[in-house]
Amino acid sequence: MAYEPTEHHPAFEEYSEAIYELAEDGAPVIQARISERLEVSRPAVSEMVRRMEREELVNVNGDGEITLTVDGKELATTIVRRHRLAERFLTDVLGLNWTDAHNEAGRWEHVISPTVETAMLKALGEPQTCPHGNPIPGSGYTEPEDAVVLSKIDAGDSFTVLRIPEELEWETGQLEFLENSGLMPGRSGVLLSFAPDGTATIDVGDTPFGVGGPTAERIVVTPGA
Amino acid sequence: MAYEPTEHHPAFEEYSEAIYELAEDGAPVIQARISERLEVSRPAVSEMVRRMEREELVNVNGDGEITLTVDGKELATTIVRRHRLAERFLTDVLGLNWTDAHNEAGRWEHVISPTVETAMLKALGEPQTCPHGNPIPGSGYTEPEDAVVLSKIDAGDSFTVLRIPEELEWETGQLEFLENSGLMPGRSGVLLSFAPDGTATIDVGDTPFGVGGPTAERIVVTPGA
DNA sequence: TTTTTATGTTAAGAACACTTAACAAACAGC
DNA sequence: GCTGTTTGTTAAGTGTTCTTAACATAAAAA
Repeated sequence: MAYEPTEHHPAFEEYSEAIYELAEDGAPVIQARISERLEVSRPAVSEMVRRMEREELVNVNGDGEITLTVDGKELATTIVRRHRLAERFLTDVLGLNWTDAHNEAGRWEHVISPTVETAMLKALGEPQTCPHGNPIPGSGYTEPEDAVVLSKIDAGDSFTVLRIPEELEWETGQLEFLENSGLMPGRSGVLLSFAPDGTATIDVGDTPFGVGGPTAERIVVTPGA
Repeated sequence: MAYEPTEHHPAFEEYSEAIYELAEDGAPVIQARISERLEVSRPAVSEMVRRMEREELVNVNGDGEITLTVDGKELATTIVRRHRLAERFLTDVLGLNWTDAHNEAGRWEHVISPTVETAMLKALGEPQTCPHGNPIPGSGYTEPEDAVVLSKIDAGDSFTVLRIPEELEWETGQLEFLENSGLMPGRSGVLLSFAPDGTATIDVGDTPFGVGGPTAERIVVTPGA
């Protein structure tokens, strides 16, 4: 008992992680985005950002853009690493589905100790990504040079799924849909067609299905089978 | 993110667990004991007990003795079950030592979901006790009828370790000492002698060593090898 | 019997993380 | 140029859990 996830307050971990992942997804890192991602009010974010600035975890530039300091990045990568490692563990060792693993990891990331982290890494054989393909910080993973988003593939061309960015994991039902559809890292498929509204129809083995434009613009793949 | 370990406040889980384990150890369940176990001030306990009474998780009788209600017991057994299951998992699957597993489980117990609980139980083959021999609530474990505390064994007689009660797990260094000494559930040994102050000298395989009177009065064993 | 110890309570206050309401400034669309 | 949206902030307040200080009472020890 007696919590001590790290030396930091739990909320700092959550905010650092959100900031890290927004940047990773290429989204502008401003308070409004954090507010949406964490589902807290804008004033709450405003206050937390001020406190994190005071604790030298973040910097805010003139345009309101938030960046992690060295300390902030260290905290963030620790939490993201534990989150993705936990997801890997929960799916590979305990057999959870993507959705359950994602939710569980969202809590586990705050309670995993360095000892357990090491033990999990070893038990899993030093994985480099989470089940959705996102890199585990510190694992040495490097994205293939030809990585592109699904929407950049030409109709008729084949592709191999690389990763489902964190951003999509937050949309309710999204992970469940993608997992059940078989759209998972490593799987190859063919982009059958594009609708005028950007919806892509793809075939990754079973029945072809459509993914909306915004989703297709985020899923990262490599061209070819 | 967004914590929701159960539907209860985290502190209620901690207090319920402490109350359950104090009763399990045969200690009087009063505020002062909870205060020591959780290392919080007496006023804090006073207030929490009042709140838990209002929420119908506990009852307090005229002598100040605290008992769990049906709801309180359900919450407590859930947390204790998750704690002991986590300990089992951390030692058996991830190879942690007793001390690390105990500390880690103290945090894990608040974040494990029913799904993970089920998966862990299955992965471990429905264990009935934690690594220290304490029963996992709901596992159907029943203590052998001839179970006695170590101090009740006669000098010269052999015994088999059954369990190290939760109370001892809280004394700093105790778990590490017992594990390193080889005094663990299932191990047989011989009680070599008693010192006037109650210290018992025992042999469980390696070098004989002494355990203090209060400790010997708590470790549960069965007579015979 | 007096004194000490153990126990519980009241009171006041603090840290943390959140809320809603109200407002100001910047920006985009028309 | 006005309008509506997006964004950030201030202000006031809430719930949770903790703290110390001070006090009352009951039980144990002297």
